[in-house]
Amino acid sequence: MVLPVHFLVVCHHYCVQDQKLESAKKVLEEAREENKMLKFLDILQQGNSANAKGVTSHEESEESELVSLSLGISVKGKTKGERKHCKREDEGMDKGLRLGLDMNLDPVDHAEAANVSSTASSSGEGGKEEEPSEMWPPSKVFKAMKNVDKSEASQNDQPKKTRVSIRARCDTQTMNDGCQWRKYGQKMAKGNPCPRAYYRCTVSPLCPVRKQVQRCAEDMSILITTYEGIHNHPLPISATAMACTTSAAASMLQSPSLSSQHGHGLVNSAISSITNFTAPNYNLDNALNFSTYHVSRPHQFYFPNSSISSLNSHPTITLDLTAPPTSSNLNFSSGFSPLQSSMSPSPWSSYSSYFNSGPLTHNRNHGDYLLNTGHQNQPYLEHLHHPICTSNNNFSQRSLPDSIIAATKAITSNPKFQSVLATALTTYVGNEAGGGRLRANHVLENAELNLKLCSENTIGCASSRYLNVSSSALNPQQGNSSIFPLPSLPEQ
DNA sequence: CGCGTTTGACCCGCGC
DNA sequence: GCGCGGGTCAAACGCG
Repeated sequence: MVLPVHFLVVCHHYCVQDQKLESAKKVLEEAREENKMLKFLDILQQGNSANAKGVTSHEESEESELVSLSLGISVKGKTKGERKHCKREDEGMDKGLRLGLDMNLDPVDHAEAANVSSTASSSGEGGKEEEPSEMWPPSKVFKAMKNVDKSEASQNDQPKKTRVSIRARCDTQTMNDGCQWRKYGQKMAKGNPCPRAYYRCTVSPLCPVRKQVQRCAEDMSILITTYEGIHNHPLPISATAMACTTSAAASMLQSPSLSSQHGHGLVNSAISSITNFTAPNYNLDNALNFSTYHVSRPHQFYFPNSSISSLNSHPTITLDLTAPPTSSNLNFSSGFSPLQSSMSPSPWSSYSSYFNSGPLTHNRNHGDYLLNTGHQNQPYLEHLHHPICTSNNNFSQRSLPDSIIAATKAITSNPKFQSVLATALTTYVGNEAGGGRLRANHVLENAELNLKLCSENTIGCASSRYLNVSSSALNPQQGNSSIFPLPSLPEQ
C-alpha cells in the first residue's frame, strides 16, 4: 500500500488518541482503496516507464510503489558497502518502532505494515513513553552488538536512501531536534569553507540514522541539517516532531506518480502544500526545540520553500525554514510565528516570482528545481479563495504557462495527491482542541470540491494553492491571529 | 577510566 | 583506469 507515512501518523493519532474522529478513519479507508488501485495502475505503467532515468527509472518506480509505512527499504542482495552501512541495525527490533525516511522494497503485507506503523506512533505518543536511555542498552552493549554478523544486518537499508535536508537559521553547532547524536566524522566539503560534520543517532545503539550538519556557504547563519535513515527505536517524544515532518516530506518524494509524471517542481509543490497546510502552530521554537507540548501531536511544519534533488544518487528533499513569509492579506500568514517575521530575507526569496517567470526556477547551487510555495502570490490565493473566480479560465490561461495548467490538472487529479490532501486537512482539523471532528467532513468536502473545480477547469494554480484555499475556507471567520488556534492542552 | 571528539586514512561510487 | 569527492572508520586525544 502506498500510504504516505505522515498520513498514517495522522490517522493513527486520531484513531488512538481521538477515536471519536470518525472522519479520519473514513479518510484512511478511502486512502487504502485508492492506493490499492494506484498500485495496480502503477504496475501497469511501469512497463512504459522502464527507460526513464533517475527517480523515474523502472526500478525506483517499483521501489517507490512498494514503499512501506516505515519508508525503510529492504533490499535483498546488498552490496558490500550497504552491508557495512547498515551493520548496526538490529533486525530483531520491533518493526513497529520504525519511523524514518526510507523505503521498504519487500512486498510486505501492507495492511500489517499499517498496523505496525500505528503501533510505532502510539509508542511515541502514549503516556508510557520512557526516556531512550532507559529503553536501550548502554554503549557497552552497543560495542558487543557491533560484532553481529553482517549477514544478519538490517534489511531495511536501501541503495539510495531518501534524505531530508532542513535549512534553518541556527547559531548553535547543531539543531536541537530531540535525538541524541554522536559525531563520528568531519570533512571539508567541496565548495564550502565550513566543514561538514557527520553524526549518528545514539538513542539506540543500533540506530542507522545519520545526519550531516553543515553551514551554508552563502549564509553562515544558516545551518543545513540532512537526515538519512530510519530510527529503529522508539523516538524520544521530543524527537517525534522532526521525524514526522521528515517522514512526510520523504513520503511525498517517494510518490512515483507525482515525481515521474509531473517533475520535481510539482512534487515540491505537493510537499510544500502539506507542510504549509499542516503547520498551524509552527514557530521556530517549536520546530527546533520541539517542546513536549507541541510534539504530542503529529505536527508538520511550515516550510516556505522546498526542493527535491537527487544529489549523489540520494533523492533529497530540502525544507527551507529560513525563508520568511511575506506580508499577506490572507489569514494564512497568521499561522507563523513572529520569529519568522524577524528573519532576514531568504536567498531563495527570489523564487517568489515563480508565477511570473515560469514554472520552475533553477537552483544554481544544486541543480535542483525549486518551486516557491510560500504565500507571496496573493492574487492567486485570493483568486482561488473565491469559488467564482475558480471558473475564470481566462485569468488562469492568460497568466500561466500551459505546462503549469496541464501539470496542475494532472497532479490535482492524482488520487494520491488527494489522499495527501485529505491527510493534511485531517491534520489541521485535529489540531484544534475542540470542534475539529465536527469540521473534518466540512474540510474534506471543501477540499474535494476545490480539487474538482480546479481539475475540471484546468485552473493554472499550483497544487499548494488548493490547500491554502481549503484551509482558508475552513476559517473564514478568523482573523490573522487566530486562523490556526493552538490546541488548548496537550493530551498527555 | 569512560566517553565523546578529532582527524588522518581508507573505502567506495561516480564521472571523465 | 584514474582521479575526485563523499562518507566512514578507528586510533589518538581531551575532558570530566
